[in-house]
Amino acid sequence: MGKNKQLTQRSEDFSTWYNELIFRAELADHSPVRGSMVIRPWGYGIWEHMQRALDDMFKETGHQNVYFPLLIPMSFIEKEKDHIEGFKPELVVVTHAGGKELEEPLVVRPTSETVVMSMMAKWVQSYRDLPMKLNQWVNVMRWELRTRLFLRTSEFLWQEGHTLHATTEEAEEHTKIMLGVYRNFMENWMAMPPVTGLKSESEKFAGAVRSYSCEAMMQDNKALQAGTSHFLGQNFSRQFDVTFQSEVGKEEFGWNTSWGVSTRLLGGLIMTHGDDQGLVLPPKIAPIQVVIVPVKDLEDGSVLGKAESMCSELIAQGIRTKVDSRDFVNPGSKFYEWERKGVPIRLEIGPRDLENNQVVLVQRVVPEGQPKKEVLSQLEALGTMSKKLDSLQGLLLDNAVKRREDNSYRKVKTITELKEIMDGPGGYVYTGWCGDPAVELAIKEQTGATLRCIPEEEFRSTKTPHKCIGRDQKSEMEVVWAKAY
RNA sequence: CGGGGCGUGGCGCAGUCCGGUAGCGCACCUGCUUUGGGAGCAGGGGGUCCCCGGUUCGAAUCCGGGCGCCCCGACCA
Repeated sequence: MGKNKQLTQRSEDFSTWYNELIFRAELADHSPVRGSMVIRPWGYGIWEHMQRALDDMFKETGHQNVYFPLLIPMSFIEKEKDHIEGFKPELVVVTHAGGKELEEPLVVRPTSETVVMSMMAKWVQSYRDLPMKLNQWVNVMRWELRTRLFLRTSEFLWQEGHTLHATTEEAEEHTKIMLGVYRNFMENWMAMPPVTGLKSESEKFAGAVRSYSCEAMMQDNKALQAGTSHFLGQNFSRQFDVTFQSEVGKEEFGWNTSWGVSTRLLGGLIMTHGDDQGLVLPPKIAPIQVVIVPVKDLEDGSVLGKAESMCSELIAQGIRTKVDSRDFVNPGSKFYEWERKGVPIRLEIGPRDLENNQVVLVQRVVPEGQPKKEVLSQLEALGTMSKKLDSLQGLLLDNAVKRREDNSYRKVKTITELKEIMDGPGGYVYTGWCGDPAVELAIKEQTGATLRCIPEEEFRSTKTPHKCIGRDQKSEMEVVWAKAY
């Protein structure tokens, strides 16, 4: 026994590891429909915690939730030229309903800018109605050629924020505020620190003036675009006639933003923290933060009784705790199962512990060189649990930041060097760029790397590169290259 | 959509070359003994062999055509 119970190791085959982990941790499964997935309770539970945290942040930044319909008239999607060009290949279109062919085909939303704008046009008359800040938690469909669980499925869950502002400055600022919200969430809840920045023209959202993104580095050193925030300018408001009367009585077009994160974040979570044992969950988004495993109960049921009373005390402290009281599963099996599912802390309690008023505490991840198991008094376990969860949360973030920086390269000057890194370990490569899209294309063709973003100031190198990596030209900006999901 | 691999109880596979009435491990069910890192013994249940067609006395196996999944690319959150 044993061998086939283990996951494929990350070093052996990262993709296989990723897929196996999803099945073994019971996060998701393939649905009968090609490219779409069923999110199982454990996976959805994590998503719910992520949703809650994000939704709170959206409310704090003045947004209200709404619901727009799944179906959008084809003519709406076609209104904005770049928008339809970008989305056309991925559209799922409804042509029949009620046994008849529809007069106008309906698109299953790939994103909702168009229908939101069409309604905003009705709702907004005056500058006093602005800003209008809306968000919705919905499913969308994009018929992708190659799908991967969580990373790219034909249907996925996300939130899409849509705002309308009176001035370009305000809209642009809001785009950045939401990028910051995403970054904050990724760092402080998911412990997945992204590099943030501006997308190049060729990589921006179809229909946007400017797109900003969060680029998180996975354990295989590839980048995952984990969230985007777009400044749409008046591209959509002009097409949908979203106008308002300004303070001085002039009719003006509104300025829009839109931004979204999806269940792709779960893929990012797996590839940021997962190890060869399985998933690793940051405490803040773990459906269960502490699992208590009773080991060999006594005749009088006192071991289970103690486990349950400790559980109640932890729950009273606001810690999500569960006793695994299944009597038909061996303790060893339970240990492996909860590790596979990524539960941050496990408490083991048996007759021996009962006698000594102690408990065995096992952390899913510990700082290097520290033992995973420690024995401490029940009182101490209860008293320090909250602190331990916090420090584990911090440890995961520290580890991820370190990994990201350890795999970032800042003194690369030629495409040859870039290619060597891409063919070797991979990672983020910071270089100068003249701004010519032809350089982007050449680098993509030669190295497989794409321009992830023009990083925000704090990510830039202390020594600004002064030459473009691709041409004998002055560098106009520092950019980040990486292979991406 | 191109290249490669694969579809056989829930999962992982053998059997396919060379046609003869489907098997192994894990999981599952029952009972007893166990329980501090994936338990042991005994008994038991479960499969239109991806689908459709063809060849044949007979097809998981041979032939034709579909469909699906995975991996690597190009496209994308």
